[in-house]
Amino acid sequence: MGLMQTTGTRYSKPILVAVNKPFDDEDGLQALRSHPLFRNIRSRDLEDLIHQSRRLRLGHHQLLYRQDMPAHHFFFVISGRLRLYRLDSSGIDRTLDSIAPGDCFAEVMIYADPPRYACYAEALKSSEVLMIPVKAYRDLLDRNPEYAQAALEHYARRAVNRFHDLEIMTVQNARDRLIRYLIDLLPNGAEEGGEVELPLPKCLVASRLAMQPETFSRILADLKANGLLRVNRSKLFISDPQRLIQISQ
Amino acid sequence: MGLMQTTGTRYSKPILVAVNKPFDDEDGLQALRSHPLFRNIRSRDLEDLIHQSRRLRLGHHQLLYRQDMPAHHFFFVISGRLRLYRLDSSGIDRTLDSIAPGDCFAEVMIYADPPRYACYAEALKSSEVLMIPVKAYRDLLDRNPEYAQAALEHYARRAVNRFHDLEIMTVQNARDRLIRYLIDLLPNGAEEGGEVELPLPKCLVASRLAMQPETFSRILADLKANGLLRVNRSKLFISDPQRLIQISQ
DNA sequence: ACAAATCTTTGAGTTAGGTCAATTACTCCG
DNA sequence: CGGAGTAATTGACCTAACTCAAAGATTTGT
Repeated sequence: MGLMQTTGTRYSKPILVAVNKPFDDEDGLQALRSHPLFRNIRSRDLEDLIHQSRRLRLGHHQLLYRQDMPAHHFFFVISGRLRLYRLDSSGIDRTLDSIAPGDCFAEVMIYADPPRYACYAEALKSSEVLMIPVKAYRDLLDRNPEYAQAALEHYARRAVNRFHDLEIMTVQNARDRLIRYLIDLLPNGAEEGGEVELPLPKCLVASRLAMQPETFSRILADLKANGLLRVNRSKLFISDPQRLIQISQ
Repeated sequence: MGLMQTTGTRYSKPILVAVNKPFDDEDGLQALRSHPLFRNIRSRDLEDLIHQSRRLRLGHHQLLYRQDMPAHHFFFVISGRLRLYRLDSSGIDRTLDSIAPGDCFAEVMIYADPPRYACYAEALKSSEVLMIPVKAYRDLLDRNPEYAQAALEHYARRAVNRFHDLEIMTVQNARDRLIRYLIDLLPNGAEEGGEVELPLPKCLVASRLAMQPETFSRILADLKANGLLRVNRSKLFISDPQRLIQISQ
């Protein structure tokens, strides 16, 4: 089944056609069962939902859906990584989020009327997603209102996270935005140092943080030169987050 | 009952102490009944919820709650206007949202554990809010799972709106961010022109859009000089939104 | 393993927007 | 109505970040 087709070779220019197949084995199911949105659903109901879903393999840079397309499905990432982005009228591609295995996305549209995707979604590398029919999930909730609470919690958390993302973007200078972004990536926040893996290629982190790739690169070089950071490909080591916070003022 | 107390005279420096009184008349109730979060709730249940709530009068610049405070209530705006903001470690105040009469806010925390406010909330002018106990609302949902769907819709919409706000902030230049912000304020978006009232004083719109008040003022002056905008206090008249969009590229 | 493509870094020059300062215009009070 | 306190505007200056360009590194596909 072809879901989407376009030409091109770079970010924002998706390539291929999706091919799905039944999701009838257990791969990736464990992660799904432990997701906040599903962990309270009885096995029988969950299996039923899964059987109405399809597993989709996505190639590198492959588009999953387009902004404004009717949203008949939402997704759970089994493996790989995706990004959400929007295209403005001048064709500039602005990255808004990245999605890791174990995450759900596009689920915010479930009750919208008409349900439409709010952005583009594409695979950053070859990935596998579970494609859950919105209707099947809605029916499940209608038949079992007690499941709605988990969904409510999930949506509320999502809204708070978006609010937090928005806050970072009101920081006026590029270096401080980047520092805040990095600290949020640390497993324990500013509490303690650690290694951080950028969830996106550097040029897309730059886009996410409303700066040019050159600016991103220079800021990172500067932090490195000042001993605040060690960089290894897309892995950054932050030994003292507090020092980072101090200089960001 | 004192809810909060601080000293100072400007934005981010709240002043007074809240005094509440029972919400036992019908003022503002119509708007509440038609809010998406409440309109499906049976009269009896809604009245019960309202009787467990308190009406709160807030003075100009009065603080309603603080970031990180335990969130025992969420709020519905009866009259006036509020803003949500965060304070960073260096004391800089960053405005994230404004709330108009008929809106609900802080409701995103309902199922958080522990529930805490994600930001500060203060009145921009003298205002009246309904202060709804989180526990009462949760109990209502627990007893009547069929009410959860409206809540789900509301939260989903909220998450999508925050996502959209985030998108605007990834626009890299100040003028285009402002243009996008103004077009979103238009009743019919870019479809047709109209008058727009800024929901915040100009210096706070600037803060919301990650720019200095001086920059905001200069951009507005420039748009005005180019005949793209007419300015009257906090009211802006945009005759041709399409032209605005064209120049923002 | 190689070639092609894309991503990243660095340099040099330019500009948008921040900073500081001073004036003017509002708004809220008494 | 008048005065105090903010908010908004404008000018001059400066710096952070953008643009353009080119070299280097990494990744992907054959």
